[in-house]
Amino acid sequence: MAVAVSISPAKITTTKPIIITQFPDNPKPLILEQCKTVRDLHQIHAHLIKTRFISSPSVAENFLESAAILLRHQPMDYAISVFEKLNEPNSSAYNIMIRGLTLKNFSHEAVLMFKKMKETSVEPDEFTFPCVLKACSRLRALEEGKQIHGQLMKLGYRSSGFAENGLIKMYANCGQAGIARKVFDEMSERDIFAWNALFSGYTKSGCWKEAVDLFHYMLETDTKFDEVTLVSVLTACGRVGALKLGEWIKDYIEANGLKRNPTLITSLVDMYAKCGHVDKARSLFNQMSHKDVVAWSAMISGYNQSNRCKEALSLFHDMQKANIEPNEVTMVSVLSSCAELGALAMGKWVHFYINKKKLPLTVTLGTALLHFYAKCGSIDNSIEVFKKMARKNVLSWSVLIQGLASNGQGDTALKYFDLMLTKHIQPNDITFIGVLSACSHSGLVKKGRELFASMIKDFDIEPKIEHYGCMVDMLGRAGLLEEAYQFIQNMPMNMKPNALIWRTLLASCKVYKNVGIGEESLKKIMDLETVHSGDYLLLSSIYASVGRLEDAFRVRREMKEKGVIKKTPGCSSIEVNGVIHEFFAEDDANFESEKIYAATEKMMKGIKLAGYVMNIEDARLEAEEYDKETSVSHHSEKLAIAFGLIKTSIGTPIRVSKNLRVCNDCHEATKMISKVYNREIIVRDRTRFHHFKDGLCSCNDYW
DNA sequence: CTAGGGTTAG
Repeated sequence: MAVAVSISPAKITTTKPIIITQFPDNPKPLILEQCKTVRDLHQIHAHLIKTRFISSPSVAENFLESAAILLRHQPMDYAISVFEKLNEPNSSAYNIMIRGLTLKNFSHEAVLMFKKMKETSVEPDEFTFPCVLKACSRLRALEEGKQIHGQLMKLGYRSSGFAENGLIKMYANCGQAGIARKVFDEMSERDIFAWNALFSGYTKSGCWKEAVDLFHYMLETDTKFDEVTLVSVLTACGRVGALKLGEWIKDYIEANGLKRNPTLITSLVDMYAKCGHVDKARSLFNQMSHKDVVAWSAMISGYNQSNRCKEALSLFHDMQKANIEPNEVTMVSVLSSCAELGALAMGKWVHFYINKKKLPLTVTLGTALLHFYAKCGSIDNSIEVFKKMARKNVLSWSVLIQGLASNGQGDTALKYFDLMLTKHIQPNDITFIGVLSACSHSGLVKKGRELFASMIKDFDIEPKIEHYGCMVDMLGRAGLLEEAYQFIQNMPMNMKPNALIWRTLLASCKVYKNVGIGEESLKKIMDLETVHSGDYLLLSSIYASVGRLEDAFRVRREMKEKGVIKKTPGCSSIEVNGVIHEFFAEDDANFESEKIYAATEKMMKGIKLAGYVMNIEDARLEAEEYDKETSVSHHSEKLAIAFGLIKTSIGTPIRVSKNLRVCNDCHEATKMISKVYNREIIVRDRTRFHHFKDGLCSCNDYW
């Protein structure tokens, strides 16, 4: 059929008039070529109506396809109106609509279209299923997906494999890796897409080990894989620490010339970083010629997860110099590093940037932000962020509760816990770490015991070793050492107390000068693992505090003779003008060390004049030993505070973060410094915050 | 006429 067509140029406002001289049987290529706008489509439509070609099903269908799919960036309104005018649309027409709706992200409407198809008794064909399954996959509509699976089985379109691949993807996206695997296993032939769909399911459901195993199986059976497979497998390798397989893949990539695929190299960077080889990751990252936001984010996250937070922030600065815009994922790692370092100014800038760039405040980003504020002692800002978050999950609540607990607001923490329950958010084991430490830091022993019991009884949460640790900490801090000891003895058979539990008790013994339980705790630590120098030092201080200096020295001698592992060196950091400065006890690596020691001496003299007396026991031990490690006046937080005093203007609060628990002497000294120098001093130690002001501390000397 | 990938909080 050939028809001459001419369209009056007067009606056309687009730059190029459409001249159709011959109307072909299949107008699709023509429409594809000429139709750039809805307006063009209108003209064709008018023509088809005028010539009554629209009544031919094949022409109508082709036209519908043009409206639904070819004009990719137009909304579906027009296609819908065309579709609705069809009398008795067949499955192909429905397929076009479902495909178009899915393509343009109207997944919900696509599923509704499929339902309508069923209601009007139009039988779906083999082309229907992949499209509607894709829509279900996007929506994570597991129920609908299962129904479609049922129909598919009944109709038996199983030959092509397209539908099964769709099913695997759908189940994968709905977090049902197990069902996805079943579909996969039942397929008679599996192409690379089926394999990759299953891998992606494992990735989305966090089934890392399964992914690694599946890839081993692929290798054993000599099954072909591609670069997409390798990306998934490398991600899994990182999560389970499968370095050997990861390196095998790296060699494969090099041997097969795949190094130019940036996504693949990014996965490699991620794999090395997560397996603890950050420097290897960095050298691969450096070799990448095109680094996108994901590559940068992966590397920053690598530093962050390896506890190399200063390098994470420094790389973030490089990223900005390279003019790569960070996204919300980048910011999660950056905030996490800021939190770890106590980099308040830097994190505040990130918060500002998030607002300015209108980055979506996802649950993850919101939680990272409130965690950051809580870790910097700005708990009011945490609460503010929490309230602004449109969506929160159990972790957001738990982080807030933990934050309130460590900032000494145990009562508020428990209030949020109650609020959480009224909102029917199911608490988990992490929530209870927060709740129990709230009780611990605020001395709410009775409440803590109740909650621990309730955790098992009412919430059916199996306490982990960490929860037992919280209880020991709580009882120990409250001076109930005997009860804490009994509590450990009565731990269930399958929950053997670890060294950390006994260290917690040992630390409490130092506070309450309990020699007997202290000695017992050290023995238990020795039975379990290599003793750290810190353990010996604690027992030595306990002896000294009750006047048993001979024993105190004996323990120290033993420590030296045995050549024990050194404890984690004390490290304190302070942010001045956006730069993080780190101090170690007796640190002379710092380029300004002389000035800092002078400032520290001056500061210590200043508080001595005001009546501060150095902790006698510790000072005596020190005087007789000249033990550098324990030199009380050069504890890292004193150096950091002295640095803060000389580097910031009068009246500015000083914020210091340290990696260990603050010692008695530093605590007393800092109280005095806050009074004498009229400064607010906020010290974050390993477990909580101390807000010092006017000679007092927010922890009420209870920590 | 149908189908595929990476980075994320305690």
